[in-house]
Amino acid sequence: MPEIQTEPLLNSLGLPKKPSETRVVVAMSGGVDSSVVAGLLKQQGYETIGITLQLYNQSAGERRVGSCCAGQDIEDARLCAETLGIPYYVLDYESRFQQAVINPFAESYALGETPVPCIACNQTVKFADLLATARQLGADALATGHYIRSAPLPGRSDGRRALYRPLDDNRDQSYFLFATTQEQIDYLRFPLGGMSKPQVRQMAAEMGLTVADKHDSQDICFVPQRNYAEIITKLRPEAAKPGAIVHIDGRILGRHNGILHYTIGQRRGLGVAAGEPLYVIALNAEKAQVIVGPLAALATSKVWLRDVNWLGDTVPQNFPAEGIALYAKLRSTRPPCPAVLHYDVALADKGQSGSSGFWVELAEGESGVAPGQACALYSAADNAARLLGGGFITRAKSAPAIEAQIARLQTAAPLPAAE
RNA sequence: UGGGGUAUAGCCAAGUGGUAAGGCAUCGGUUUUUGGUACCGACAUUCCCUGGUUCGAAUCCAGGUACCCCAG
Repeated sequence: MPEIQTEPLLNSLGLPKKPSETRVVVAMSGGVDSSVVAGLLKQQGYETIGITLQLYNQSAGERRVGSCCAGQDIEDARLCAETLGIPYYVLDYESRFQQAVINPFAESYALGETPVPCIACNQTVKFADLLATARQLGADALATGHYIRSAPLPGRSDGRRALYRPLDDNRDQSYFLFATTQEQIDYLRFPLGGMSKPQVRQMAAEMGLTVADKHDSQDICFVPQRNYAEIITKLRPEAAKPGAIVHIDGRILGRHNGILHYTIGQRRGLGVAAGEPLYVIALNAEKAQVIVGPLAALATSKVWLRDVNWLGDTVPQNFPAEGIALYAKLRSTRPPCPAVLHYDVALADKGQSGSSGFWVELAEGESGVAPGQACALYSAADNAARLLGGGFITRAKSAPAIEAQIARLQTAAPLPAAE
């Protein structure tokens, strides 16, 4: 357990200033968490500025459960700022959000991958654009309502910080923050990392915030009614091209209305009965094929990564030959599992896009891992774990027999019944 | 149209006189800022049709219909 201590000369944010002389920008989404962050900092005497980025256009009058950063949420945030007595601004980031998050989201589905837009949003809009804006405003830090802990790196007094899983590991959001760079980490603060959700809600109530009982955000914030198919179809019509549902053994079992409706590991919605449950094993964007098979075909214990953000102390070039033992999280709601991270400089950037030279061996294996999803890396399995970065999954290795079957389908001539 | 076989939910299927298993699919719900998984719940007043036997029929009997296989 790393010591998360505050040195006497530093304020609660780890900065060598009195709170009253420290300016902090709070990214306010309109939800409970970020509103409480603003309230906490204000209470502690910081010069607190609330900012909401308007990320997309919510049709008038629409009040969706689980949304953020648009429409009613902005009104909620504004009201909270007013209650707290802090300056508050709304910045229009719609076109930027469209370009940095929504378009790549659709692109990813068109390629047969399954994106994590929340990571893209953190990476670009929140921690790049908003962070720059905070700096321009002369802020000493940018605070958000993420459940993750930030603390000075042990033995360092140069302001370098590290991220750790939160105290409440049921709320752990570190998976969505693996791509946060060292420079961003040093500037960011996450005051909720040591708190539980019930605590936060209670504080919101004590602060008199109207959002104290507001529903947690969930699903993809910019997609109404989980209907992401509509958005993707508009941007990438080819992802909605009908095609065949093919069993890994080669049988054609049915038709589908576009690969955008499927992700690897998915069971429901296939509409084909085969005696045993069938899962999506692979997607072939080129042939618009959804390849299905039994649960066993989903097993994997090795994933390749791209766009790796490595936050560990050993530079990848100096990794030992046997790799680095650590812990990996392949989904946001699972605890980190033992794994070994490998790096081979010879495999990095050989002109093959996406080849970063990193791969992860999973000691316990995983099931249903889709390209485009994230692999976050940690120093330990418990909630004291330091976040060591991570990457986006380009491919998960299946059992050799399954790989061979899939390869056969990819190269096979179009089957007559496919059309 | 000679012989044989089969008809039970969208698909597969158990049930051979005692009041319609199960699986898959589908639908609904739960589920921690992604997708998915998982879990919970619902799902044939009725067994191809008609008539008969019986206290009681998906089960027995008769006739009809449909499909499948074998055959010169």
